[in-house]
Amino acid sequence: MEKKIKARSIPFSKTRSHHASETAEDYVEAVMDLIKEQGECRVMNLAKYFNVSHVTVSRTVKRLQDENLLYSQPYKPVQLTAEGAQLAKSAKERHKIVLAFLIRLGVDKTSAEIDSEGIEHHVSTSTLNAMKQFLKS
Amino acid sequence: MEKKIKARSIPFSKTRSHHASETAEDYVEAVMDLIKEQGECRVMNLAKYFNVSHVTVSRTVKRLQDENLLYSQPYKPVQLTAEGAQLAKSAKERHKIVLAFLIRLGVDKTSAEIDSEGIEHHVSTSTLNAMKQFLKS
DNA sequence: TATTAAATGTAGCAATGGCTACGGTTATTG
DNA sequence: CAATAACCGTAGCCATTGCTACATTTAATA
Repeated sequence: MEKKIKARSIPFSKTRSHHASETAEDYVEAVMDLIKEQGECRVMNLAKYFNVSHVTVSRTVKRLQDENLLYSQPYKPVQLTAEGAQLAKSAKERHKIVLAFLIRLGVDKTSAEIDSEGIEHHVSTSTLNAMKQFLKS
Repeated sequence: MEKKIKARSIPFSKTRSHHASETAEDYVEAVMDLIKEQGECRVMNLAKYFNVSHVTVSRTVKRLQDENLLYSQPYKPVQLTAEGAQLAKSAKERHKIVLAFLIRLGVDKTSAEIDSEGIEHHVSTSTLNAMKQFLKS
């Protein structure tokens, strides 16, 4: 009579570490954007961008520096490492596709911008390809 | 010369609390599923479902009980409150739409199931409506 | 240049979500 | 019914991401 329980290990695998990866992608993407828009990226820029305190940013930047994604010295701008730039590039690419896809689907620009920020971290290659295909049609 | 930084307060608003809400939705949805499939929902069922230890489940159930979404007594099954059942119902509805949408888009079933779990928490009413519209066409 | 303002860092607290280890309850079964 | 297994709770650890308060460094300006 015992029924098996399907483990959702893949979709839910280790929520905490997954969230940390999302943060990493958000940060490198933001750093790339801010450098492009402002010439450099300061801790305060990121704090305003994410609407959090500079303390939160400072600590996260330190973590991402340990992970070889960002580089910074005390009181200096935040920079991308080669690895960070690579991650930012692919995250940005995925983000752009999701955003374009939502708009093409008929979602208003504001909602599309908000939703794409959240959705981009949960889009597999398979789904991304389907979105690309839809955009081509 | 100073350029304004667009605050991404809406998409990124308070990541931590947003994650807590996602967890709440995942849990009530899982409890509803497991009750339907097994007759009752035990802590161990949720642990297997989410692939985490029973300790993590136990603590989260306690939190959601404080938030009036779940109800349970020591060593007893986990139940949904009226509020929890309502949240589960709407989460499940959204989930079903996102899943159907992805499949309709051409995503393989496995990827669609995985991605829909993550995407469902980031879909606004506007995007959900666009998905519904697409499914009707 | 001296003062003030802005930016950044550090200390330390809370909430959330992982874990192991251990102990108590409940159910199963020999 | 006694022993074992399964389930569940508690204690206590860590990591991540929020915060305020305070110290320090850098930049702007009087």
